[in-house]
Amino acid sequence: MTINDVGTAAGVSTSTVSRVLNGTARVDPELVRRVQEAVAELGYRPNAAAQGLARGEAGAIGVLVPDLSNPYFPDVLKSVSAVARSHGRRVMVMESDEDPASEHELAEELMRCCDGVLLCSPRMDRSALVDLAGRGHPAVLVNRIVPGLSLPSVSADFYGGMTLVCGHLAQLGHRRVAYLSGPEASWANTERIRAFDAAAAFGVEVSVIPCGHTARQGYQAAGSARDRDVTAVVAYNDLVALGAVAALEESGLRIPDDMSVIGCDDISLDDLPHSRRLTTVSLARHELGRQAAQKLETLMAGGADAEPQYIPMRLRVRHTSAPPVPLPR
Amino acid sequence: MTINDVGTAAGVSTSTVSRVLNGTARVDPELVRRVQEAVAELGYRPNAAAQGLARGEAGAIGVLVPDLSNPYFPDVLKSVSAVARSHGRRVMVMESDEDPASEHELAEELMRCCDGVLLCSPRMDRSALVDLAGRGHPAVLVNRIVPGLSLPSVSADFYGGMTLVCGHLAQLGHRRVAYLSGPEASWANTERIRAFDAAAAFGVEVSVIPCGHTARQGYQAAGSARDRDVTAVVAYNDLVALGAVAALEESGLRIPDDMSVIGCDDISLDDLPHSRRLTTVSLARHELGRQAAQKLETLMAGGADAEPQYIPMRLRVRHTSAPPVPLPR
DNA sequence: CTGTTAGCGCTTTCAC
DNA sequence: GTGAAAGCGCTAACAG
Repeated sequence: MTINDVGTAAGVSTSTVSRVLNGTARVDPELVRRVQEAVAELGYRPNAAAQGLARGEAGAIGVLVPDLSNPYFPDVLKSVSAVARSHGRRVMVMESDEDPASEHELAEELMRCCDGVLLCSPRMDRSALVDLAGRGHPAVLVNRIVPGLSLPSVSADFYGGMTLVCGHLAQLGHRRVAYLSGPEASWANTERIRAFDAAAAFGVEVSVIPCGHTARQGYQAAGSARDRDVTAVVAYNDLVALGAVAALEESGLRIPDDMSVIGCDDISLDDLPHSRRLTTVSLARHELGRQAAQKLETLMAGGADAEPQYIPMRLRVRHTSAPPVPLPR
Repeated sequence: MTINDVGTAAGVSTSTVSRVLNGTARVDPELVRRVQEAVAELGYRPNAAAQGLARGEAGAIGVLVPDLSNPYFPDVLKSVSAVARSHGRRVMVMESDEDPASEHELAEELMRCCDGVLLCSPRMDRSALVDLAGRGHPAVLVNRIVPGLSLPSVSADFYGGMTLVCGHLAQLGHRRVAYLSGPEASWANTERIRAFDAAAAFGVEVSVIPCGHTARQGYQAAGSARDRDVTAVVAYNDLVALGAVAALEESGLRIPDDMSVIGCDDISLDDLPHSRRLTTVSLARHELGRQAAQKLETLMAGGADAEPQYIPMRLRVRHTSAPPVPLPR
């Protein structure tokens, strides 16, 4: 079932078929009709590989994410898809499972079969990224800024977001805070930590506790946060925060009266009961996805790669932050 | 940068390059070395479209899901990916946003560019499915069984699972139960409802309340469940159940003392605090994914499509179900 | 406006 | 064991 069969059936040349199928040029209405009829009759569908080869482009973009089960990504993916589809491109999603090595490999694979690639929160090290950038294949970094890299990037302003969190805690009167730290390879995590230096200037002391990115890890790490004699816990993300809230409540603390807990990312779980509607910092994830996809399209169209672009984060004060209990003396 | 350039650089023919790259035939070790060197030197990567065209297969399978933000799918996708990769295939994920029309369209698109397709919880109607099946393109249905359809299928045994739930409630002494119903087009939902007929035989009366598939919808629908004067609420899935728990608790009920709430799917949120570790029915999602992918591989290899295959569900009694409060008289 | 023709980059007979 | 050559199905000049 090829374009040729359609041509034969309609009594026209393959080029004519191609023309009516792609709207590449004017075609006699009568022939158009015959072609469409033949297409319908035969149930013809163009072969994607052949089109890709002939056109010199795959008609797809690739998106690589570290972890699909993070509620963060579906939102991003939706707007990425919307942009891509509006440009007639498919979206190919791959997941690296937070593994830098397979991440590099999958990125290469995506580059082989996609016109452009979106690398979300890549965990690979700088040199691996430099390697990929050297391929000269359109790609944009999402949620990671690497100085001196030739890849365009769009990222949430994690530093700014965490600064808002610290300011909020400082104003509430907190002085000792624990940070449940995310994956080591996470740039977003590093950025958050970077903000704590600024916080120190405001008299807020943050101790960093290794944790992870899942609710379970937050649940497990909450204990050592509590041991640090802090009045507030800031989590790498909302999932971790939720896990921490659960653990802390189980250990008899009331949130936020006895302990404030602040998340990050604002994954939409505001169907949760009052007591666990997290104070967090939010980001227009669809905006992040939209801009990233847009930037990628620009890049594929040969546009210049602009400055790293930051999407601002907003503080969402909800129900898990409050002034600290007076310290026992 | 083509295979030709590599050949020239290595002083061999393109066929030789192809052979060493694919291990298709014995090649003189010396030539192998030269080719590999040239490949490395030039940073050559085969063009996926050209390979696909020449080989007559895309080297990828497609997976269509209704909603990526449902924590159900990432688990399935992981094992699907594992199987696919072990067969040297990429995985292309698409999301239909629960829309039957775009679902049909996306499925067609996936068929154009993938060797096989996994249709997860498809919402499209029977005739649309028949249409797709008629394409003769390898595809398997996941979580949907359609009698008389030529498509193989692998599905959770929702009927059996819900029967377990009803039995559990009956044994606890519940007599009036509300079911927060999922998407109308969902076969899984229909199967669950079908189980209620059996439940009636055990004296459990279930009233079905339109709801949806998200936590928010569960939160919103919980009120009308409460109004039905029931002692237990069964939810379409765990997300809905969680939303319902939140709403019910906010309205002053204690779970499970005043009201039992049972979910479905067992999405791993057991990092939640005690009070909301849901009683639910679970399924080895990785098994579902594995078997579906396996079946698809078999199908692509020309294997016969076997019987619809059911994956059993298990009741997980946790902390949101208990005997009913004595009915006021 | 339409048909003829030459590739796109790779695999794979087929001879050597 | 290796190279030459013929496509895979489609698009895009190029003539007419």
